[in-house]
Amino acid sequence: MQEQKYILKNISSFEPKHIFECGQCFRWEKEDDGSYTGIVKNNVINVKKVNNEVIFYSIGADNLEKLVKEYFDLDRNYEDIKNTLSKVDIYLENSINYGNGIRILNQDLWETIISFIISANNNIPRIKGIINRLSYKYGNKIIWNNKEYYTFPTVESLSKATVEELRKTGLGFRDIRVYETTQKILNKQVDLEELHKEKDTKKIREILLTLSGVGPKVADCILLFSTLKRFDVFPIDVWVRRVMNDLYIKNEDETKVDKKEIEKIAKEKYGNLEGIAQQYLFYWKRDTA
DNA sequence: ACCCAGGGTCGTC
DNA sequence: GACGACCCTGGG
Repeated sequence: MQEQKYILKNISSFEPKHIFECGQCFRWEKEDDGSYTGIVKNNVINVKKVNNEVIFYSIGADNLEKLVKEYFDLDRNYEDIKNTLSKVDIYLENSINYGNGIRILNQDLWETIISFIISANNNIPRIKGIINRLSYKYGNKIIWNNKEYYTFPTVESLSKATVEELRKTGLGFRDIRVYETTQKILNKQVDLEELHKEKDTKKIREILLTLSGVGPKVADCILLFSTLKRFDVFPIDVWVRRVMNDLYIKNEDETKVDKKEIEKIAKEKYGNLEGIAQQYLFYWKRDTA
């Protein structure tokens, strides 16, 4: 494996901090020099923004330029999206200014499913730890600059882990969910290839909901953050509930706000861009909390 | 030491 | 449709 380098010039809407710390991914770590290093498929990538250039280095199987283009959603015009959404109201405009460099990644569907099953009633540092331990135990090692990295386990590899072994990685009560979902995908009771061919978002959502550990919130995250890439979903977690209540609903007790009410407001205000609107709001609210 | 919350889901009523 | 239980861990 040979190191590759790729430079992206004059790119707008690309801020590593915003992209990697907006809660959509769990496998990127900040380096001392301000760059970020992460594992994407069978590659390790380092990303650094210097002035108007984004510099990528990688080691791994895939062509770096092609990988970057796909993974970072470079074919989409985020300036257009931001212009449209900024006109909705001052709240969204402010949150977009705050997270102006966000891009929604095209992450591997299988990895996204497992990662967000793990995310249930969990916090981001612990989610990252669990995924790292799963990768260490069931993924492949890549050595780069004298450091060890581990790829996310394949379906086949993870399917060999028992529930007890999964529990040891710190999954807690999610062990059985990860186990069952892995088996179901291995047997192709849920066929991920077929899922990509389906056009109707609601239909894909229904299929995802048959997986153990996948409820409405996790299904929406999978639809939004994976290669399925749907923006007509609105994942509602504690932070989104909080920000939507603070901005629009103003209920004394945010935990009592009806999800249906939030969904209605989101659809009315943000339309078919509600998914990405959610991400600007989430990042702003969580980062300034 | 203790308590709380965290990108929710599941089983039960 | 509402309600509590659920592993675990970092931070107050």
